[in-house]
Amino acid sequence: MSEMLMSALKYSRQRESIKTFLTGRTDHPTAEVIYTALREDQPHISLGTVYRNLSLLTQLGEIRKISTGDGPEHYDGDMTPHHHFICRHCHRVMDLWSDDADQLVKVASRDFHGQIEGCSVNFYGLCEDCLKKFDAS
Amino acid sequence: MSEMLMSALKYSRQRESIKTFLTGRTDHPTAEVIYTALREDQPHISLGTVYRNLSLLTQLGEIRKISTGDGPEHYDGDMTPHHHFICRHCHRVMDLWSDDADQLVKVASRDFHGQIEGCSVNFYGLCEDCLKKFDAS
DNA sequence: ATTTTAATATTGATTCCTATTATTATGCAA
DNA sequence: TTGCATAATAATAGGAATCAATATTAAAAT
Repeated sequence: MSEMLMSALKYSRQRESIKTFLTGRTDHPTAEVIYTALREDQPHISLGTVYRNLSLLTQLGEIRKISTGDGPEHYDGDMTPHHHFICRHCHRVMDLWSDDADQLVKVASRDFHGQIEGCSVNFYGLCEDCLKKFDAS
Repeated sequence: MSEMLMSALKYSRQRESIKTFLTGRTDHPTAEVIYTALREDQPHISLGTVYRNLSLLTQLGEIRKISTGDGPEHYDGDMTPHHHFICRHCHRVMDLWSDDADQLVKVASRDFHGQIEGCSVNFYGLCEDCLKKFDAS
């Protein structure tokens, strides 16, 4: 998104509440989940508005989109560099803090003749809870 | 996919040709691209068949799905551990060979109480070609 | 006045449904 | 064994349905 578009962006209560909702949680809700939750306080908010503002916030770099590769997109209000773990059983998305995010980009940039601006790292497997369930059965 | 299901899997010419097509290229085509290409030799192959077999092959671990986070899924027939770079301008998906794939999982597993089975690393930015175009203008 | 909203319509990717076809397994005869 | 007919079952084709996401547009808000 260009500077022009950014500065042309007016305040909106809906966008504000989407941002606040996201930064107030550590899970990584989908557009649908956000929509359902916000509707409790703002019964007239529309799903289209949620989608549009999630895109806007992502473009502005205020939130991150997480593609799990299976099902709808998830969103994360925490912009601190970190990775994600996606459970193949319960499909939860969890934070995974490793201090190698910068290092990754640096190493990759060494033998790549383009401009790397960011990276996303997703780990796949079974989360602690699901692992226990599998062990029990 | 379990052994039982695997052994129940009958041969199909369509699945064979999808696999062959994918391993024979170094780009990372979408389902639509694969469908269009295969139809030249097999005019009756259906898009549904392509999708179903791409899912099957992915589950069997014979190919990889690449979620770019923008637009349709891409597929990769090369199972050697490597990363991907996605150009935000031309949307091409390119291989990026770094020898840290195993290391990544090991480091992440240290402070995660679940079972990490794999990871996918996507880099974002401008590819060499697009960078040149931007510099020129 | 211009942007934002809300509601609707539309798009695009993927999955589902089902009658038909292809592949594999079985039985029997040569 | 081999060959062939037939049965059993899985896979396909084609279209319809679904789901996420975007575009449109008239009305509301700033």
